[in-house]
Amino acid sequence: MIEKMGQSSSHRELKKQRTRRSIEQAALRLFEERGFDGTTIDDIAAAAEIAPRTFFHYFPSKEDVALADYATRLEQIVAALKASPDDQAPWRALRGAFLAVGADYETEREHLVRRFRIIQATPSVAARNLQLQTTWEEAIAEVLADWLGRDDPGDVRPRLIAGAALAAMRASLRRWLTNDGRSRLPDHIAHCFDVLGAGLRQVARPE
Amino acid sequence: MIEKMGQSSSHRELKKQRTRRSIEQAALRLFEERGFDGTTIDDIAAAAEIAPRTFFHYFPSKEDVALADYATRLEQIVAALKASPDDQAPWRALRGAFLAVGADYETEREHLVRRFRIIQATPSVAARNLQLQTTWEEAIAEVLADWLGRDDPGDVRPRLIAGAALAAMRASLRRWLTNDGRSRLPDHIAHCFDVLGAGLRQVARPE
DNA sequence: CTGCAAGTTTGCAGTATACGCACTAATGTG
DNA sequence: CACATTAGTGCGTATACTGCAAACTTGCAG
Repeated sequence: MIEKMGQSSSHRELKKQRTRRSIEQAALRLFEERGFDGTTIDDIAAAAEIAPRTFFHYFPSKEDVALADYATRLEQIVAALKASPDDQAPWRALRGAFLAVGADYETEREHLVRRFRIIQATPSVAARNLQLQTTWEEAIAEVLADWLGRDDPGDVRPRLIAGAALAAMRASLRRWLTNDGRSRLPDHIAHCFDVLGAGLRQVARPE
Repeated sequence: MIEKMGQSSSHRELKKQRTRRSIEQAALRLFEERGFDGTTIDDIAAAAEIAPRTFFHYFPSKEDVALADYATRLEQIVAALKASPDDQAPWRALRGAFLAVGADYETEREHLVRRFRIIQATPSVAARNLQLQTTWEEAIAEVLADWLGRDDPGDVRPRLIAGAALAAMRASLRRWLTNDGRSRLPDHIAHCFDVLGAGLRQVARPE
């Protein structure tokens, strides 16, 4: 009985997930009402009807509540990457994977806009956000290293390209969210990836 | 007498600078000895011979001591950018500015390697580091917006390109520092900028 | 060289995050 | 039903950081 990690009896697990959601929703609501810094763990605990101590069984920090569900996104990207055809060019594969995520994002525009506001308004959350993106970069760079060959461990390209892809995603997201998600996110993503794909040398100042 | 910010009487100012250095050096030494988390503000204050409260007159957080002098670097880059010839392509100008910074970095390899170790080992410092890089990105994007035209406020290119440049810098720095700075940093930077300049479409898997 | 104004350092009290630990309660299992 | 596991709780504590006011230092004008 060493196995069975994650969900023990599916009933317990369900309750846990419900509590988790409850904390998350209570927290987000309070963050919007009083701001991130104006909300204490105690406030969240009270609103979610749990003991303050319990909060930390679900989230390692207050910042992480505002940024929940990032890990799953990562899995989505990496999965999409690994599923891409073997003969596809790396940048093309990345473009496809991020486009898929972008399409997915549009389905929960509402949620993302709210979170974006919190990130914008609170440096500590922004910092944690970037830190999580580093995790993505790491994972993507791993996949790229597989593709580009691991003979040279000093090859900068995996990290460079992963970093560029995330920069494209960030720029697209920002563009999308600054007008509350009224434009088409996948269009932005495609555009950003294409600019980087064609080469930054080509970007010129207007005459 | 509204002016004269920065240095009041040059003697006061000198003392302040000395205290600042003292704190910085004491802190870095302790961070290496006991690790970042294993060092308290009280420890640093004791080692620097100041009161704990005084620490916060010099640095807003413990993380910032480990990352001192980042603001000045930023000014160096932005200055180099603005000094670049008007007819130079944006990416070329960025390449030049970052190469200059890279050359500068090599002169204090020692210092940077130590700091890099702390960043690597301590998530909170890594987070703050990224946050500061966002400041750079912002400033660089501003300059790019000037160059590319401000007619379309929704133009993603300034942020995209600034983000790409910083990704190039990060990848180069990482490559350089993971072997303790024994390779040539400017070479890495030039290479990364050239890859992005030529276009990521061109990067192919080995057959 | 004296006294005043401005700036710097300090101590103290307070708030909030986060963790370790032990204890209780719930719950699924044999 | 007894038992093992694990969620949830309460308590104590370490630490970062802030506000405030008192003490001290320094530069300067008279």
